Amino acid sequence: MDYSSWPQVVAHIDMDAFYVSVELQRRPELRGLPVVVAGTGPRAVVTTASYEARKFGVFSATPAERARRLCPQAVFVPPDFEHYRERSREVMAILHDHVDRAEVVGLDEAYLDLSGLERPRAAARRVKAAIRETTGLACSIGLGPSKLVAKVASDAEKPDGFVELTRAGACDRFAGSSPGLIPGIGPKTVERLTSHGIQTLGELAGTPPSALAAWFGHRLGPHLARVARFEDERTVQTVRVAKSESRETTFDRDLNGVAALEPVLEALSARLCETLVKQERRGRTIGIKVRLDDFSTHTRARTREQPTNELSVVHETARELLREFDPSRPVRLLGVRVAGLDEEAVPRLPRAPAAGQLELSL
DNA sequence: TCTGGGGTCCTAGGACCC
DNA sequence: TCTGGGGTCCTAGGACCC
Repeated sequence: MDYSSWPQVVAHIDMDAFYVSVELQRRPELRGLPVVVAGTGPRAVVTTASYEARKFGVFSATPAERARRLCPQAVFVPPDFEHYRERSREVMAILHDHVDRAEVVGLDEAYLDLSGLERPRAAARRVKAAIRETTGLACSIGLGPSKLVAKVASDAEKPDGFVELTRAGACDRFAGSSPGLIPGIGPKTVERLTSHGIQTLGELAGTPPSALAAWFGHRLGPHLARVARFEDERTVQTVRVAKSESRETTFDRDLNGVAALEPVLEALSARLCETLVKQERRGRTIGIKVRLDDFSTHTRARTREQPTNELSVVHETARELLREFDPSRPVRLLGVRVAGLDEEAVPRLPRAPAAGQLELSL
């Protein structure tokens, strides 16, 4: 492969059925069986299903109740996110050992910037082998000239895949696939595309951008035209700063009335502020989220003069918003959010001005 | 078969200021 | 007094991702 024509060389690492694979290491006797990581409540959904369970139609976000019916012989394991976070840190540490520039996306994914390396494919192969040797976990890797190509390539031959594609190679390979293959094109957009007679990425790529702009607007239209050709200029971002933090809960049974919700609101506020205080982060906008029994979701927010992470302020504001909203129907979910978090997550180190710069900075 | 929890980004409308 | 446009901030909803 001649990488000199690539604007950048990006690898996308995607851990295979991460939560299930981690659980199988703790319970090796379950290997080869359909295993489902899912909560236990009546409204729980599947977090991850093993490949054996997926054969029965059980996937992420399948309601657990339905998963039980589809695959009664499956072993159901409750999620242990603390443990998954710990194992994720091991994986990400390996990535950082191998490359300078990595962008971690969630617990089980990352992009690597391999631009400028002599042999990027060999480097990606080494990362895959190191993850396997050190953690015993399998991943799939995609290699391409952009994040988009790398991401789609990593998905193409899961599990344990390794796929390298050029931009044109990706266009060819996925021309007959659904546009839903592209991250960012979800069910709603797929449906809208179908209504215009577009069922494949090849058809999307062949649609005049003017038509797409007319149907989807001046931003989504051109975006669709670009991604259909696997054009993507985004670069690997090594630091991501969180802009909001929230806590929410879905009730096993709907709650009626503000009085029943207020204790929950206080508990959620307390959990949220505990984290914010620990991390010394503060936000100006406090919001609530209310999902009613008809699954309609409503948000209310209030922005304050000063950023805060104080429980009394967050809780009082959230309570005001809830009382003003005064849900008229049974409530299935309640959430609290603090947004507009200050940029600096870590306390700034006092930095001495370089010699001779003191006067200039005035 | 009624659909988790934690996020991001986009859109659209209104307030307000210049 | 009326009109217009642009920019920013805020709110609410929605699509989407892991």
